[in-house]
Amino acid sequence: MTKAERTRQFIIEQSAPLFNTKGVAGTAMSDIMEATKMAKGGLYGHFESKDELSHAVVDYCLSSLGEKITAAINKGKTAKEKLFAYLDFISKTENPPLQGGCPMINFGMEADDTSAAINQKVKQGMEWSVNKITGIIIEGIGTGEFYANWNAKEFAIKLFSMTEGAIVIARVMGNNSHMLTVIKMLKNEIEEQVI
Amino acid sequence: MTKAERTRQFIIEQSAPLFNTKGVAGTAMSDIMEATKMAKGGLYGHFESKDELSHAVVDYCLSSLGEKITAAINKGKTAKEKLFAYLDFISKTENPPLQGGCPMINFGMEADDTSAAINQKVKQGMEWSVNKITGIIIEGIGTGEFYANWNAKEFAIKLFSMTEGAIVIARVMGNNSHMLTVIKMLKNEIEEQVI
DNA sequence: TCATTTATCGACCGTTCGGTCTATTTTAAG
DNA sequence: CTTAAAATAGACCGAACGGTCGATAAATGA
Repeated sequence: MTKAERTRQFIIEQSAPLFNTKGVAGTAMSDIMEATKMAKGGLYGHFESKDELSHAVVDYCLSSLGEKITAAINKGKTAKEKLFAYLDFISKTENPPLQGGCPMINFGMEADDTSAAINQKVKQGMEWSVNKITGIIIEGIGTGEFYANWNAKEFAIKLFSMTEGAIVIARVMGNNSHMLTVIKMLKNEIEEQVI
Repeated sequence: MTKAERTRQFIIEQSAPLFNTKGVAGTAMSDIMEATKMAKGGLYGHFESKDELSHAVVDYCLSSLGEKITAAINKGKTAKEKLFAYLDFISKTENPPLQGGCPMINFGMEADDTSAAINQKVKQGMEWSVNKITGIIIEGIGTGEFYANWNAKEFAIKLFSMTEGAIVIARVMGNNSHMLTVIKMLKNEIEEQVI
């Protein structure tokens, strides 16, 4: 890893919480100068525009999120444990793994009519998530852990939309009491499908 | 209604789709000048700042949304019909009643760390929505339409978080296929509680 | 060590932002 | 019709924005 590559990565990592909290448009290059202690010319030596930097940050946030979700899921042994692990990971609205909260929601809501490139990245992230959950359920059905007639795709959509909605609500309300209720209900529904 | 009041209302109504689509920070006073065909001085004669205008717009969007939801719900006669009417209203992601989509999500996501005043308004809007749904269910239980042991508050939270999540997903994905799946599942769950 | 490439700095640029203010026009009451 | 009040226009302001570029400093390979 050359010095340039290391510096580029450093800038991305320092910028990520800013973009994820204040949004792409809401984050000024001066904010990034402050966070990185670098001058403007130094930054533009690694990214030819704020747009390019924001795309790199979104990529970093989404892949980082994906890795953390995968790591959390893999701690579960059974399919049920994996689904529970996913839910427990999502419910951590305080001390989130990435400052600013779920990057799919943050970037997704801002980008849907400002940046087709970012919108596309988030879209893929959402599809990945739903497929990940669907895969766990199908796996559980395959091993005989869940009832075979459970509609995996539909429940995955239910789980994903409920948790994403709960994240939005928790952000607005300033507390995660509704999030905890949602998690509890989803865990109950999963439990009902365990043979 | 004086001319000043009419003009003020006109500005709010012309600004609402802009703020709701592009966000508060993303909408420039020049955009509003263009939409209203008014000069800057004319606008600032009715609002002392962009902030004040944005607050008025949020109030307008939220109360307008509340009225439309109430109107939709009131077309249903039974509690089940009312819940279905709410879901059908929400599922209209194309040709939404307000350009830009659900204002609670739009303003809520932007305001949570930029404007405490707007955040508070959206918070009240969300509480109103959950209470409205809860009320319909309790009403249905009272009339013997639903099973008495149905947990009204919990299902209201489930319904609200699922639909809000589905709205976010639909926006990012660019289609409402997941939204339709969510609506179908919720209607099934409601149907199961009908005696 | 030295030369050459690479990385960084920070002054500077044009544009756009929210907001102000005075002159002018429009409204509405007597 | 007259006139005082209300509403509007648009030039103007300072600040902040994203971005550029030549001078300077640091790293790197021979």
